[in-house]
Amino acid sequence: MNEKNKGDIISLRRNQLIKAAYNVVGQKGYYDFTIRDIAQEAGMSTGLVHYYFKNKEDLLLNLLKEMNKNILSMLNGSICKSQDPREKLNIFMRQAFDLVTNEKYYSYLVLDFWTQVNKNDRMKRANVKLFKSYRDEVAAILKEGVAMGVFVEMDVVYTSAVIISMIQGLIIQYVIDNNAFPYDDHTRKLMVQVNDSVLKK
Amino acid sequence: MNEKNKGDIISLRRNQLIKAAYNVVGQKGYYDFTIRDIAQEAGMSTGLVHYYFKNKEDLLLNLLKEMNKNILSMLNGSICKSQDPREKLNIFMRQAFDLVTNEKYYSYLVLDFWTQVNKNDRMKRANVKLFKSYRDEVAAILKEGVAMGVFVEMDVVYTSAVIISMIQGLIIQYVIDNNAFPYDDHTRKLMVQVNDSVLKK
Amino acid sequence: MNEKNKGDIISLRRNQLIKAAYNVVGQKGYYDFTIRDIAQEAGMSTGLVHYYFKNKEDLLLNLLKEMNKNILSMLNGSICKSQDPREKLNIFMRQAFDLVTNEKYYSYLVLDFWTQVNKNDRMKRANVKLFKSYRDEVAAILKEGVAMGVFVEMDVVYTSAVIISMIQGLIIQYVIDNNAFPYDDHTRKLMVQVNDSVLKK
Amino acid sequence: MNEKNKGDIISLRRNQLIKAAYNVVGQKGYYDFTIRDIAQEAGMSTGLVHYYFKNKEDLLLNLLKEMNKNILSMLNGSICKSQDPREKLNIFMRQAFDLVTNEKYYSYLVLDFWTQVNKNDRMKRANVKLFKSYRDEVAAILKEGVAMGVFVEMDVVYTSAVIISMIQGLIIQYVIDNNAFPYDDHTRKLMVQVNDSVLKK
DNA sequence: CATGAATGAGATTTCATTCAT
DNA sequence: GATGAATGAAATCTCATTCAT
Repeated sequence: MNEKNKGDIISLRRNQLIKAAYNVVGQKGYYDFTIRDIAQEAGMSTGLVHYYFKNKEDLLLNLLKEMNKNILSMLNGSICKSQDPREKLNIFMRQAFDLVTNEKYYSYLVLDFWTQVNKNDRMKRANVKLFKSYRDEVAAILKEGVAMGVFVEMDVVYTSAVIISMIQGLIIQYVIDNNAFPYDDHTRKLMVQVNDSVLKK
Repeated sequence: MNEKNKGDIISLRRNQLIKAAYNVVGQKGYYDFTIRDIAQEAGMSTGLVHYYFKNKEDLLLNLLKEMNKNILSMLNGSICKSQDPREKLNIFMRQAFDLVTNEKYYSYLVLDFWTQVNKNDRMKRANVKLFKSYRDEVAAILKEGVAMGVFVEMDVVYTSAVIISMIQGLIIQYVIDNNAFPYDDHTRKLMVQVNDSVLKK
Repeated sequence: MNEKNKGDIISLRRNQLIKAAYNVVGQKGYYDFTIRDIAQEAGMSTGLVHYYFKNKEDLLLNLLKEMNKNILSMLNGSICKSQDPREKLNIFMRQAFDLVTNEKYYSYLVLDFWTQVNKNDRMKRANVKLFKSYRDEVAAILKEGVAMGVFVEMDVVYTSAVIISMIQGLIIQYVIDNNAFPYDDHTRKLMVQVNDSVLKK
Repeated sequence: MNEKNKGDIISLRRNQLIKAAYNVVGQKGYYDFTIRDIAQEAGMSTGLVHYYFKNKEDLLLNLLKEMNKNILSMLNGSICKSQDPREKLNIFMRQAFDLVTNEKYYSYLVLDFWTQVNKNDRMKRANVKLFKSYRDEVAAILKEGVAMGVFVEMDVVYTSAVIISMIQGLIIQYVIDNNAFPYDDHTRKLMVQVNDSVLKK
């Protein structure tokens, strides 16, 4: 086995374990899962989990970072396809709303990780960073739109925080209670409302 | 000791334990606390906790219910003081934003309880009920304002969901990261924005 | 159960566990025993061991302290029976030599604890303290004898260190190899030699 | 690669591993080290350790044997340089005392190995053999001195055992507690005392 | 010869829950 | 009602040893 393959097995196993952790933690919850669960899900021995991750916390932190990496690259990938900030903003919102319905465990995991911010400093930093990325992403779109003259003048910092709030807040209500309101209808209305408030008439 | 006194001591002990649970869980987190922590905080023996609550989950569920009861009575109490729906709406928002800064553990506990909705059916119902109460409270205010002709015509169901979203979303961002943005400034701006969007000109 | 009995059960259990640890560690060695071994020897559950001692190290440290307490009170008790420093010195040596043959595990445990001095600070301090007690005990006897004019003038600090060396050194050779030399004969000769060297002719 | 080279690499690797074991065990202690520690110290893979040594115990036994071999050859080497038993005795004592201060880990390892005599028969034999070598070495010197008329008549078996005791006993007290007494001063005094007791006036 | 991924047994430790007093 | 000693299941983590490559 050559050097390249050696590095591959490590990445492979770590990714397998992170993937397994995603499924297991998503199903069982942040504290109700065991290392053994992960190992079984990944088809490995329990010892191997500790061979690739220092401990439970280390695995969880890597799971969070992986999730953040994926979500950001997903958002970026979609948004880059367009040149129009108006379109970008809508793509951003649509992606966020769709993620909840498409990725079963994602929202539950995000909630689980939020609860760690006052328990674990590294978890806190990862969460802080992700939220900042969201706001920065939206702020960049808004700035671009203002510069291009398609968005009205506005307090970009505040507006991006509020747009994230509306998206996140609506998602949480839906995650807590799928029957709280017609999700598709409300998300569409929200997008219209946001467009109305930033678009220059 | 007569029947009445018996009931009193039961209520007293349960309330003491719920209060202790609030402090302990708020500090240590949903899964990092022990029954012994609760007992010590309440100045009782561990055995007594199980005398007054069937098990750990039962105590936690009662804590959630108690918190919900308190938050609703607090909101109701403040809002009832006013007859004007415009004022009521502002009181509601102000109360929500102030709660976060005044009650240290409250937000963390709320986050913890959210993570239980897909693990525990009774927890889910309590959370669902609370969010519904929020929306209903706002919806009632909006309806009243529309009926009185001080608010513009609107989709009340949607609008109340969005107002709750904006409040909740802003709070979460602040809880995750105290330095994300100027909290007082943004909450004030948000209240102005909400007023602008519902008030008849 | 009254207050006194409550305190008694704690002391009782801790003593039972220390006694069990003495037997188990003496037989199996410092690192080859398990908490489960101790629990079984004491006829308790493994959980109870951790109820009475914080962890394995804590139990071991208490065992060492208990052993030190016992050995010192034994030496003191015997020596106090005599007024004559010449007799005291012989009692001290006889006690030390007899301990090895009478208390099966004692010497092995002492060796085990010695190996901890560069691993564990609290263990080191307990060992240091014990050796100091030995030397101080002998030094006090020597000083008394010199003052009374029955012992020759001498460097008391050095002489007590060397007397402890001879006793300890002989014991070790015997513990390592029971057949190294005739133990009873050599210990008697050593006592004669020590007497010769300190007694005024 | 021919047979001779094969044997060379085997000896080389085994020696590298024994050397590594000496350092690692000296630092971490008899039971707190891992095979991986040894491998890393030796710059090899863990698997290779088991290729050259049957198991952990086998490696440790070989370490003890190697240490014994070295110590004996060191003592012999130095002593052979002299023809005078009076000088030989002093060289022996000086070597023993210096070893402790020069070879940091040596004494700790010796203590560790002592604790194995009642756990492991092969370890016991190696320890027994080493102590016997010490006594025999001293006994041979004493006999020679007596035969040459420079030492007084004596019970050689007893005297050699006691000389070893005094050396070993002083060393242990110093190893347990570096500040117990002035080591250099006491070792010098001890050598004077031993000379006084064996030299013919 | 050499590697290091993989195993799996076993150790420590925690803690909800029970129950005799 | 109240206590807290006792249980025992279960979790995390370690590591000697094996073995495919």
